[in-house]
Amino acid sequence: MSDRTGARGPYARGVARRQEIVHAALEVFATRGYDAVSLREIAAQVGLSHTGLRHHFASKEDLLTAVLRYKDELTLTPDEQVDVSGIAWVRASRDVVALNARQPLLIRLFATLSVQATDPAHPAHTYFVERYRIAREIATRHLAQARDDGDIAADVDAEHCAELMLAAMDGLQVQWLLEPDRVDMVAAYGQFLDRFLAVLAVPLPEDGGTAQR
Amino acid sequence: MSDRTGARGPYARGVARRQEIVHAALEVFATRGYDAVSLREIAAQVGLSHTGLRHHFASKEDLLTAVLRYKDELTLTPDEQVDVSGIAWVRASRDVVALNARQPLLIRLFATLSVQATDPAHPAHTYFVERYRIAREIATRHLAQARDDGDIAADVDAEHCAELMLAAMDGLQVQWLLEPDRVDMVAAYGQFLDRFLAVLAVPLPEDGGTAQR
DNA sequence: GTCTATACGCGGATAGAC
DNA sequence: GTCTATCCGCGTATAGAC
Repeated sequence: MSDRTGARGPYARGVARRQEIVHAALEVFATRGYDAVSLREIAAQVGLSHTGLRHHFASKEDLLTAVLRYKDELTLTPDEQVDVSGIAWVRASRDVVALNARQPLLIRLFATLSVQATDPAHPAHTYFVERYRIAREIATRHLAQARDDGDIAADVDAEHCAELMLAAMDGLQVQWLLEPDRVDMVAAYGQFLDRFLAVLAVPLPEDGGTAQR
Repeated sequence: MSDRTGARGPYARGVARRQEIVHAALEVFATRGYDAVSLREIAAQVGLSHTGLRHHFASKEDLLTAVLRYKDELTLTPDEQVDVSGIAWVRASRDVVALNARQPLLIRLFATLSVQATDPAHPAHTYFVERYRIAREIATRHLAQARDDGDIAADVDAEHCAELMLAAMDGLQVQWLLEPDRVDMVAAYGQFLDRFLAVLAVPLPEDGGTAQR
């Protein structure tokens, strides 16, 4: 088999082109937004025709998916292999929210596509299904560890709590993006962690959660 | 001033046309999705030219906004002026989630637009800002009442909790839409209510939520 | 106010050059 | 495999009929 990824392989030009396109697209998508940029413009910027670009990326969504994947690598590779785990990891998620609060355009890009990719026919569907699945697994693992460490209640459903953590992040993002000055995403998520984890620290009442007086 | 809304007013035809268009659009948007339907098709269905339709609705998003507004009226008018309030209202929100779980296409429609409308230049921006503002106010009011009734802790930030309730709903919707068979939206939200309200029932620990052992 | 014809750039699909 | 020319329906903008 020939070397598809090597710099001097037979398909080296194509690989380089793809990289070039993804770079240009990331730059312009993050700066001006997905809808505001046309494929023809990106193509011209890298010295290609509209159809030439679409040889490498079958659709605009396909290109966007590649851009997001690339962005994922950029953000996850450097560190993120942090040494925190269990309850410490859960608490550290607050920092992720705080970081997101500084990149509204990119966050909107992810949020927009994640909802649209909900359609099974969407080009990025598989990507986002996998992305959330992995995120849930990681969160579930740390929550389970926190439970085993005795940091939260023993009867906690780690999977449901993992879903809720991601849901709180995503949902707060929408409200924050709509009214950045009015909705304090970081504070609300912090309250979620504090209160939610506090209740996690004690077993549920026998009646299943009815408020006490 | 002339009667703009009456059935026999001078602009009655336009009002009737708008209604007709909204009806047709709601039907076809909810059935086949927003992107899959063209304005030309809707126009033809109500006996109008493409441009004729755009006289009544300046853009496709504009029409969608009208459709969603109409859908809001349909769902909110019948009852929903339920007699529950305070903690009972909060618990009843679980039924709303359960209801949503039966209308995936419409939920995706709302979810998609709510994220896109995050852009201040989006035609539906004002609509969604107002929609979430009202939803937060209602939730905040009931949470505050629950607090005053002694059903939840006295130091609860009702506004932040209101944001979290809406966020949990929205965020869970995305994960559920991505993998309906794998993510149990209703169960996860139920757990959110149970655990979150349980912790709300007791004051926060002095250290601000650090897990107890 | 109600409505139409025409033109623009867009994302996408097809056929084919090299 | 890499890339282009051409055509399609789309949402949108403008000029104008009635």
